[in-house]
Amino acid sequence: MKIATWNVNSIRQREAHVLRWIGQTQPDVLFLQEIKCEASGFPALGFHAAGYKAEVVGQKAYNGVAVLARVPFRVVHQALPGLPPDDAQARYIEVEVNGITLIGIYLPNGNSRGDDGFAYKLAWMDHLVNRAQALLDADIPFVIIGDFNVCPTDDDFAPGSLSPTDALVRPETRQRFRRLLWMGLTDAIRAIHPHRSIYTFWDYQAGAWQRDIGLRIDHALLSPSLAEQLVSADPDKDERGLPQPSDHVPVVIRLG
DNA sequence: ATGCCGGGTCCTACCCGA
Repeated sequence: MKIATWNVNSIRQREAHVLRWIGQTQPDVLFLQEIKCEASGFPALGFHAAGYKAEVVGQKAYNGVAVLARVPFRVVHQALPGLPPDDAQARYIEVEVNGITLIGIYLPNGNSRGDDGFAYKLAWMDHLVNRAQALLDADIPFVIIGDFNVCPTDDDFAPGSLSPTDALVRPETRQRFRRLLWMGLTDAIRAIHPHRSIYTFWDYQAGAWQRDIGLRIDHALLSPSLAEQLVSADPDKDERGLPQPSDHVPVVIRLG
């Protein structure tokens, strides 16, 4: 099974990119983040013609996640369990495929709106930890994949490109990411590439792509039994060099 | 130089991203 994630920074701007990419990469399941539209604005017809069924958790202008799949799936959750019911941010989709739970996330950045914004990020991560623990307790194999907005270690961003107070690297953020690892989840990219510097995002500004000033913030975490089946995990770096790219590239994992 | 580009929207000045 081939599972992918891609923060597309507006699906309406990136529809042709995604169509071409799924044609050449043939993922079984692709999670999208920052689609920046409501479900009614999502270009589902084109993806359907390409053999993919879509499920959309949309929001006007900001956030928004979706899943495209060419294998049958069942939608389990359209919001992160534990968040208040009036939370309007579209950042979570959970589906089940063949007894495996697949969770696509767009984790809050945490740099906006001061202390409140950072507290929201940490609370979101706490609920994600709780969801992972519940699935472990139920012995359900699962993948959490998407834009985590976390650089887990100092190897995961270009030297000097982030201040130590940035919400992507702050100790409280990394502590919660480590909690996911310590409960037994495997960081798929790092399991395959333990030492290389690997990025999944390059800012549009200041020639970040040309100077290779990037971040590794898009991740796939695997529960123990799925980690044993991990074959490959790679960002598709070439996408960043194409015309009108997203600032993130796709990440693809293969389970044997 | 935390807003240099590139999305979005109460349509064009301003909010947001990492």
